Amino acid sequence: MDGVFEALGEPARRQILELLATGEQPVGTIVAALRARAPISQPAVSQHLKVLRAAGLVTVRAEGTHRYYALDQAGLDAARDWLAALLADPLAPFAQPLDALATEVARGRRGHQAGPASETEASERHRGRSA
Amino acid sequence: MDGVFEALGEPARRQILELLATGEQPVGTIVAALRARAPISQPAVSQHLKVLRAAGLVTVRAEGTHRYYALDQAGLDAARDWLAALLADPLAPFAQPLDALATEVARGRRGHQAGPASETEASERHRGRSA
DNA sequence: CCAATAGATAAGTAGCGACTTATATAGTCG
DNA sequence: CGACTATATAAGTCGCTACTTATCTATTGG
Repeated sequence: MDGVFEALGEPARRQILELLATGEQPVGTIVAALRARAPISQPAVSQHLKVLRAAGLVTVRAEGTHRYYALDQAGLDAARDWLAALLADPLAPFAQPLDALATEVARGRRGHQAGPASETEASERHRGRSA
Repeated sequence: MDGVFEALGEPARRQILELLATGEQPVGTIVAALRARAPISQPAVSQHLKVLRAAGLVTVRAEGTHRYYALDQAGLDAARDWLAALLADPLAPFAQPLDALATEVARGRRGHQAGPASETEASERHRGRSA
């Protein structure tokens, strides 16, 4: 269930989710729906569905030669929870290494000028791209 | 306020939002925070902030030579609302041309095999990409 | 069993978007 | 005013990802 927001970042995939919000649909119907907006090939849709599935945003149910896709609460909940955490925020509720810094920084907020922000200065030539 | 989910699709930008959840921060602090995870240049961060601003996810407040970025409810609400609409779904609450089709399709759902999905078949050579 | 339909996978291409360095703008301080 | 800090913009490069066509697999019906 990885890459939820990456999956949501693509308009065509959001449109698929909107369609599935009306109930489960076979691929053919999804393709037809997307074509109402812009020309797209069946394989392209199949690939989008694969991404949505990997993100935990949809589930598949095979029935005969058809495959019915439906919304998956799991991914949607993950997205909703992340957004909720942003607003809730009683102080860095994110389980990230970022937290250490964020928490420290947070001490100096509210009406003050924040800390000196010591700018490690990228004197290193980070030319190497690996991420 | 466009491209909310596109903006959220980028990990670095989500990390920025997570940091801002702890309170408004100047750019320098944001840069430092991102560098705790991976090397990144200041202009790159500036560009991410621009995207977030365009999406209505953050606001800026200038104070002296510093620019304080903070979360913007507008964009976050837009995202939350879209997700909520997906699950609510008492029948296609999306204001999209898709609706016509979706609604029609929805009639045949629930345990039935959906309509014939007449596959307009992309016999046209949609090589031209403009969207 | 064979033809036909539904969908997924393979392989290649193109364009967008996230990065970089270099430079411009703005505000502060001596 | 001129140097310095903080941030934004310009311009160019490169990889990822969304697309394409071609093909494979699976299920059904005759």
